[in-house]
Amino acid sequence: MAFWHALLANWQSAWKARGLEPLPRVSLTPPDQKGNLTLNIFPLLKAFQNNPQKAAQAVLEPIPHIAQVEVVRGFINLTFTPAFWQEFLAEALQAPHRGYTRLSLAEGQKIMVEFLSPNTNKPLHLGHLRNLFLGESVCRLWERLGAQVIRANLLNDRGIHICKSMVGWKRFFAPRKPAEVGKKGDHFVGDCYVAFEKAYKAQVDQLKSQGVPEEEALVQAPLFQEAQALLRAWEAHEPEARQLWQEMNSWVYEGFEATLRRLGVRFDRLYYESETYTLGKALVEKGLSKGIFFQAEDGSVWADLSTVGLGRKLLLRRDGTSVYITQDLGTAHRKFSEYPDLTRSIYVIGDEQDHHMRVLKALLAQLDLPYAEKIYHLSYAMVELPTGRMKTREGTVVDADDLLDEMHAQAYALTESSLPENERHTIAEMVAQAAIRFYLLRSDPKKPILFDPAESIDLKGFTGPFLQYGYVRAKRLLEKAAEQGIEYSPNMALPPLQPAEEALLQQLYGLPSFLEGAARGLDPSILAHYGYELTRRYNELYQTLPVLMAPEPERNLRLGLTLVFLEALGAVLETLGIGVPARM
RNA sequence: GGCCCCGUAGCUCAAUCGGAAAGAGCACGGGAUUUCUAAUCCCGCGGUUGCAGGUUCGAGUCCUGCCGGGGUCGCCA
Repeated sequence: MAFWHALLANWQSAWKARGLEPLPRVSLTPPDQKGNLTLNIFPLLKAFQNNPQKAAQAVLEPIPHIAQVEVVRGFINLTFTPAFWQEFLAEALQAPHRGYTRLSLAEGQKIMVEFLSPNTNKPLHLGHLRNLFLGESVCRLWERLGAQVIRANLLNDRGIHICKSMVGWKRFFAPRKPAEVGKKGDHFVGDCYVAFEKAYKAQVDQLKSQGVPEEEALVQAPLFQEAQALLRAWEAHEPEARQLWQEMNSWVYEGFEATLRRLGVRFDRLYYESETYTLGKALVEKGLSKGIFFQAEDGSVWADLSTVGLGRKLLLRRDGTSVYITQDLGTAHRKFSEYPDLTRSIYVIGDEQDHHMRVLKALLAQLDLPYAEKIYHLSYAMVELPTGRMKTREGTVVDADDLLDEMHAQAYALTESSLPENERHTIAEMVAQAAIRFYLLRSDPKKPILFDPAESIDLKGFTGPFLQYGYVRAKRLLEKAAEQGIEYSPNMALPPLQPAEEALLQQLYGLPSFLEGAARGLDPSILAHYGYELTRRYNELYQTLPVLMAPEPERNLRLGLTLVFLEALGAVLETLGIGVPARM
């Protein structure tokens, strides 16, 4: 008996030894067909004069534990023997971490995943949550494959947008502090930013009404002038500017930390743009002296990426200061200096930066840096509202904390009122987070998500709480079994399988291949779909067949199925970052 | 205008290097609870996969053109 990867490895070496090529592809048999696993041998048919039976015979000859075979055109549907399934259940329970819920495919790999990377001038919103959940889940996926993962976060803590918040505070909120107004620090600073933008827009409108063209108005507005002056003061290390900057950022960090603590996310390495924004200059100058980059007449430095279809890219302004990409070059370099043995460096960043990240990679390649090919942009699409994109200025942003609170309230209303108050809140919080996480992870990352605040997030159907509920019920059933002194015995032979039992066994068996697929594709939605289907199959069994009151050996089989189901679903939920209450 | 992503049921999404008769959830209609938690289960309804060609044993998937939505493109981050 072997789990997915070991089983396939055995088969493949047997096929290779017999010269069968190309190798059949193996997948779970679709529900409407009879069988457990399907071998796709279409590509092999030519070698057997288009005779599927002959080809199937050759392919199956070295494979043990087959109870039944159906050959349909280029498909071989095979059904395992009860003895195979008995052994599978026993081993999945005995050592799940050895190839079932944990794999060793990525052992020895060291992967850095940079995600979240927020601006520090406003609180986290729904888009950040998509980034956060995606990043965290990808980390957990690769940890399950055996890799060592470093979670990194680059805080965009300086720049004109930060200065806008600072001016906003000075003009409209000083000397008040978050604690005095009873607000989370990140929300308070966000208010400062919004107040700035509102007043700034009013100034621009006024200038425009006086006949000033918009482009000039945007620059001439006194508030903008003030923000720019503040940025210059900050860059000149003037104490007053630095002190306010530091204090306001500390408010934001407190707020962020509270949200991240609530969501159970921790980073291993924090990068601050205030420390990295001058990095990269040395790299650019080196490239310049080697003739890789060139200097324009006005003194600005450029890269020519037209050979790879990316045009020209500015690297240093004419005053010699860095632009964003310069900082990125420096940070990439720093990452590999700090962790020279990184096998891969993943950036979880929205798809509006596809071009930017392509440029970054191309520049590193031009500089002939060996890690150029190790960086990868995990690009994800935006979360959109029915009205279009979220816009801070228009007040259409769905705030992360608010959303969590709203979902908590919704979930709370569904909890059993006889439970103690604090437990009701614990349950509500877990259900709320499951709902949001699953909702944001169940879609392909590169596809936009449409979020309708009015309808909010479901708690039924294809949702996080559905999986949680399945888990909780199964767990409670086991507790009942324990109370009654019923134990699973791995040595008891299996009875003939009911359809619901066989369907569940089959899905359970597929777990390792889905873990691998989701990790390699950097796509947790694959696992979300797997987990939903798994739970659906367990629910069907639970609903239609008795477990504890069934006679032996049926009871033993269903107990074993329940145990392995919990093992598998537990792994799925953990990987998606979803916790489970004791009851719900 | 150039480049990139997306277009599948009324809505939100699946479909594993191209593989079986394109599947789920929501919504809608019907049914199931003396039985391990009904946040559940079962049945029904619902499709010219944006359009037109091409490649092949086979195309939602690959290629070409077009239509529609979004993003992005030398001194913002």
